[in-house]
Amino acid sequence: MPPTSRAERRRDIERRVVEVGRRHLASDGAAGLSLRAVTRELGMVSSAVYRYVAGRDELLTLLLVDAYGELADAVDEAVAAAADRPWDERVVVAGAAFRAWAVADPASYALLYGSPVPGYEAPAERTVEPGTRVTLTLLRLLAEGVEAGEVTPAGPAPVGDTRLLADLERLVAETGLPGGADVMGRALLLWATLVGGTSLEVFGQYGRDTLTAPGALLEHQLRLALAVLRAP
Amino acid sequence: MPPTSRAERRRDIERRVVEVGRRHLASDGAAGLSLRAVTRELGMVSSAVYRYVAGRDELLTLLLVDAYGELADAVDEAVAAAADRPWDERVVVAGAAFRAWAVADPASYALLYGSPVPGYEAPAERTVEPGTRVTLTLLRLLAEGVEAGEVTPAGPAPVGDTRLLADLERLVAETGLPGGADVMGRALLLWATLVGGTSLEVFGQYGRDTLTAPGALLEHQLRLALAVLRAP
DNA sequence: CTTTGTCAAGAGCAGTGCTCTCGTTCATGG
DNA sequence: CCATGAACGAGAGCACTGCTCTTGACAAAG
Repeated sequence: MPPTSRAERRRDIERRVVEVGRRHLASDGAAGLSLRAVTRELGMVSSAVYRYVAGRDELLTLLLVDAYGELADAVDEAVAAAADRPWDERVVVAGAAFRAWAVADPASYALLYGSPVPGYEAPAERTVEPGTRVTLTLLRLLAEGVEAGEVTPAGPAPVGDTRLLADLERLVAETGLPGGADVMGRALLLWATLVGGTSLEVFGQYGRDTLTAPGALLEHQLRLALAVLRAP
Repeated sequence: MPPTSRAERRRDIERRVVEVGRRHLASDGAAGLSLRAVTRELGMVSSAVYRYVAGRDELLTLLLVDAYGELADAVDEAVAAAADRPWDERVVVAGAAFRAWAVADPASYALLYGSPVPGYEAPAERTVEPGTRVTLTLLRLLAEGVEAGEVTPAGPAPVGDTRLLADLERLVAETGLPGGADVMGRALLLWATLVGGTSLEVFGQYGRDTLTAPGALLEHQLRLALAVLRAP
């Protein structure tokens, strides 16, 4: 009996493919991720990797799911570590963790919230659930704010469009957010602010040397968006 | 004397390279843009295109500058067409035009505000100026609001971090925005909301069928951000 | 008219994703 | 316990990419 069974070896190699792939993704970006290069580093010939991964797209999907999970873990961990602080400060903590993860691994962040890789469609059944974990965490924090009476039922700008109202009400029903469509509209402001501010920084749109404290800027933007949730 | 001189032919081909490149970019995305495919469509052999374009990166730069210009033109045009409306509604008009351009040409939008193409660094001297046109337009509208006394000097969340305060004050000095660092901080909320909301929609992060009126959502988000600029 | 420089074409290099075949090795069912 | 079938790694090969270099034809300028 060999020390490592066939099934064990297979699992081990599958794990290493993803691990090397993640390192290459971090250094070369999604478009530069080469299946051949990953295979070379594993000491195999180029065709052998197809025994473990259906193709480049599947490796990208694995890395995508991985990244969603890591990001959500980082956010949830930060929120849990601040459990004694009020809901709105925990939203800022969550956003700061979101940004910190993105800054630490820009290529993975780009895979999640940047331009979709052309010709590659993430399979919904494997990516939707891990992709919504962060938003669920944020919504849970907002729910605390609603139940504490600190989130106003109506914000400073009414939801005018009737179709938008229907969209928001459907989202409220789907997510179980306590509070109406107006609260959901302001929650989406928070979400857009978080993703927008992070993307602007990580993708270099603020300019090279214009900001010395980008983290503080994002927190400020989040506090402003939170003020809208507390304002009449 | 031939009907078309050598210089004329050259300019014509240079123009057509960019034109075909833009079409390929729109259909295949930045990563799928193939210089060989463009050259084929022009009826030339693959190596001939290097007489007109230094390489793939330069074609991407040309398309990038082009896209920045088109986007800024679309925004400026929409703002000019609403010259009779108040400054804050013109901000919404500008944002809606921004989004409409992005939805109409997602690949170009991704080139501007999505993940940076790995290994490709946009040459600053050719991209910074066209890239800041949209932000300058928005800042001009905000300046109107400040001078009309409708933008409050201090918003609902103070700028706490001192380094952030210095960053914002430098930006105020560089852009000549009437109003202090606090106004600039809220202006960056607006900018992050616009880019974030547009990216979330264009990059498919809202989910496939969750929104029937995405344009209305972005306008709502912008109105909420504008409320922060008018709020104490 | 001659020289100079531009041009398109072609061959070629190194790299990519992916497919197929071919012996070998392992696991398991008779 | 051993034979059969599945899994495996290696290699060759196809079509594609960006890019370089050389070659011969042509136009523009002296």
